[in-house]
Amino acid sequence: MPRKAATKNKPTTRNLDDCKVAQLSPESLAMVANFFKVLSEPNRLQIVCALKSGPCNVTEIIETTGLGQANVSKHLKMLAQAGIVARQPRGVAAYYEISNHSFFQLCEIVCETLSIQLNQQSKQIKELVAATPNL
Amino acid sequence: MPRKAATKNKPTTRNLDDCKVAQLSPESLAMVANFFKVLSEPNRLQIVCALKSGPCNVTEIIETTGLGQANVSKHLKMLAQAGIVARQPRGVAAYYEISNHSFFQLCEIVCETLSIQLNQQSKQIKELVAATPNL
DNA sequence: TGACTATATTATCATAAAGGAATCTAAATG
DNA sequence: CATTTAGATTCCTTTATGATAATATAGTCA
Repeated sequence: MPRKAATKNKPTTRNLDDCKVAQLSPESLAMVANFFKVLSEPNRLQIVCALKSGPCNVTEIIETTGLGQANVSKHLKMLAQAGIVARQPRGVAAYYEISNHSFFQLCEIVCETLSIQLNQQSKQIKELVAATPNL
Repeated sequence: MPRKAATKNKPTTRNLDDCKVAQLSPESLAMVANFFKVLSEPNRLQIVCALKSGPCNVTEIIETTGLGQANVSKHLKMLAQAGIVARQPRGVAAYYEISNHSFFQLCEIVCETLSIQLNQQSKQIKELVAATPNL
C-alpha cells in the first residue's frame, strides 16, 4: 500500500528515502516538469487565484484580471488540460472552477520557501548596513 | 496564535510568510511563478534528482545526466539562484547539493496529482475499449 | 432564421529560453 | 610561470511561449 502523502504542509523533516521522484523515467519527469510549467506563468496563477472564491465565467475572469479575452481563454485551456481547473459550459457561457486543490498546497510550500529566503537575505542586508557606518 | 510562528522577528516589510496565494501582490505572484519556472525544465529536475543521493561536482553531474557542460553549468546556476541547490567550491571543482528539501515535497504532490489523473484516464479508455466490440 | 453574445481558435509577431561551440577564469601542479 | 583542468560565461541559433487582432463557433432570443 502506497504511503499516503501528507495532506497539510508542515515544515517537515521528511525522510528523503520516501521520495520517488529520483527514480522516475525521463518521460515521467517530463510530465512533472510540464505540470510545473503550467504554474510558471504569473497570469495563470492570477487566474487560478481569481477562482479561489468560487467558479467564474470567462468574462468575469477577464474583468478581475484585466487580461485579454484570447489570452484568458488560452490560459484556461492550459490550466484545464493540466487538470487544475475544470470547465462547465452553461448556456453560452463557460464557467471554470478549481478542480485540484493541491494547487494551493504547492503555492504555500513555495511561499514558505521564498519567505525563508527573503528573511535570510534581509538579515544579511541588515548586517551589511550595520557594518557600513559611512552611510 | 496564527498558525506556526515561522519567523521570530517581525516582518518589517510585507513578505510571503503567511501565504494566502490568492491575496498576493503581482510582484509576489511573479516570484512564485518564477520558482515554478525553475522546476519546469526536465533536465533541471533530472539534475536535482541526481543530487538526491548526495553532493556532486559538475563533472559528475555531466556524466550521470549526459548533458553538455555549459548546459549543466547554466541549469545549476538557475537552481542555485532559486535556492534549490547550494554551491560549494572545493579546489578547482564545484560541488552542488540540495539545499531546499521542499523540492521533493513539491514533486510528490505533483506526482500524486498526475497519478490520479492518469488513473482516471485509464478507466475511461477501458470503458471505451469495452464499448467497442469491433476491435 | 438572423442577429447577438460568449467563448474558442487561428495567425502573427515579439520575446524568452534552451542547447552547443568557443572563450574565459581560476585553482592546482610540474 | 606555463600548463592543465574544472567550471563559468558569452555568443549564436533554434524553438517555445505569450500577447494581440481577427476570425470562427455555438448557444440564445427576437
